[in-house]
Amino acid sequence: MNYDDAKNKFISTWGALGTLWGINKAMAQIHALLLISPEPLSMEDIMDELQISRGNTSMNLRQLMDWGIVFKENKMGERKEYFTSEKDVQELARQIAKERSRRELQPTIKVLKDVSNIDEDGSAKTKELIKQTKALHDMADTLDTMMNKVIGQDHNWITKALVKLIK
Amino acid sequence: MNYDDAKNKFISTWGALGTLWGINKAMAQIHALLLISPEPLSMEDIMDELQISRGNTSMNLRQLMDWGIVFKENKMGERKEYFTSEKDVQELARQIAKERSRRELQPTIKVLKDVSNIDEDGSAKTKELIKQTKALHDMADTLDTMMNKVIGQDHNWITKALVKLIK
DNA sequence: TTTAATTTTCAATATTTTTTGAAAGTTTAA
DNA sequence: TTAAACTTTCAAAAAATATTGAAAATTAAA
Repeated sequence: MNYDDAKNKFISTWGALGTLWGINKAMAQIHALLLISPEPLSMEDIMDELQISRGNTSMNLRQLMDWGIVFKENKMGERKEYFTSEKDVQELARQIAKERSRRELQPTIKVLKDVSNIDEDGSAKTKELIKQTKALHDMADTLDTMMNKVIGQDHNWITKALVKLIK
Repeated sequence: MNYDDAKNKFISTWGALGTLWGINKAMAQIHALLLISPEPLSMEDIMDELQISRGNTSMNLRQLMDWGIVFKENKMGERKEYFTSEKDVQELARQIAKERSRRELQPTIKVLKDVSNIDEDGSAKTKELIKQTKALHDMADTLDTMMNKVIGQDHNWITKALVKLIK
């Protein structure tokens, strides 16, 4: 496989995968492109490479910056803005874990807590609702604690966590 | 909050969350409904409760069965089919982890491996592509190993893993 | 200032995904 | 067998989501 094929394969795989964790194709592809680009890229560069419109590029770059995994950079003497991705994949994973906890897990935990706290009325359906949402709440809470623990760890946390798990 | 409000809140929250991990709203809602139902439900029951069509219900029930988290059940003397969800939330999490590894993580790992194995030609862009896809490959591989480890554990793995991580 | 370069916004459009519902298929009982 | 009960399939419609592109806004140099 040559460079261009490999690059395209990586970008489209990353794009397809993105939709599976809640970010859209263009956003994931822009991220993939920046991740493997040795130099910061301008909006024009990104539009050309991925064949997407200016508006699309602008909006998705903003979202990537909101996620904290893409940054603006300025080249001296140039007006144009350039963009780079977080290049350290472990830092990337930590940032994504952090954002997903904040955006999805924590709001869900809140709903589970509210729902599991309704009044017990003795009926089988109420019992079951309370029991199951309590169980989900406990699990989600444990997961969130684990994720936050992991976010605060040093860079080799994945490897270390693995070692602990399998020993 | 009364039972009906709590139930609806849970079902719609679960439905919204579903889209974030790659299953559609109806599928997630059917699952939520079955999870809190003390009795198995028929297709009619589900259609009525969620106000969705017969075709939709049929297709999504099939997918839930493919995921291994919903099962068909037969009541003696009745022709109609009834459905239940896996009720043990830890078993549910394990089943989902297993399927996600199989459907998403493993195919991605294969692509990353192929892409990171292209010939080094000395150029900066090729170097960067190889370096980054290798790093992603290593991380994805570690995650997959962790997930598979976890799948093979006993029912309290989440708690135990947490204890190990924070000690 | 004014102007030119660049980015952002957003209504309109295109695309993708989900849902419907009726016809076709299947299963079981009579 | 036939018929009734029930489920599945799938083309068409609806809904949701993503994308475009040009006008408006912003920025910085002249």
